[in-house]
Amino acid sequence: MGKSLVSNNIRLLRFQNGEMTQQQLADKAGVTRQTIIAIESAKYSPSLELAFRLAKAFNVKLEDVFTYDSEEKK
Amino acid sequence: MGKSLVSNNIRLLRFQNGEMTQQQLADKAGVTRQTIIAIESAKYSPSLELAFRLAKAFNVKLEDVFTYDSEEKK
DNA sequence: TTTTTGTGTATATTTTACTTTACATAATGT
DNA sequence: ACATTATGTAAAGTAAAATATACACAAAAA
Repeated sequence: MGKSLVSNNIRLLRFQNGEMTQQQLADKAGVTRQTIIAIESAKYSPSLELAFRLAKAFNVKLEDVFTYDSEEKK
Repeated sequence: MGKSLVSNNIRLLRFQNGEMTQQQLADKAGVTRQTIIAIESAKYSPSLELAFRLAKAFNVKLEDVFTYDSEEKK
């Protein structure tokens, strides 16, 4: 059931941080560029650890990078 | 490269929330009790999605459940 | 004593995150 | 024209998260 309810603004944050490239972010977070691409395009959501590392790479809080679009009350 | 840098206070939160059992939390978060045990005892850290769902189960923010013990500056 | 409830351990399996490698393309620079 | 840089796609493999099932044990309840 269901599409991922987690969305992110990695792309925005990259460009807000001096046009940081995917490769630079990957290096900072300690993953490959493929992983950044997959997460940025929401192909899947990262592990909690990686989410924390990505937030740290931007010097922001985790919830400034990833948001949980919880189910709307009907 | 190392041990998980993510810690949690699920056990504390369970008991702060009316002695919520592992099974009740598992049901709320939509996972099995085994998963709760594994995460609570830090055998591994959850997916980002599950982390969000667990926070929601306690009605707190993700970072009130999980904290990232980032590397200490030497 | 027997049953139920909550917690813990163990192992096998499925699913998903992540890696690695390779190739494609548009944009920039020489 | 050629090289470089940044992004994207795809496929095959490894690693880790999550499930399912089973068994064990202590505490409380009947």
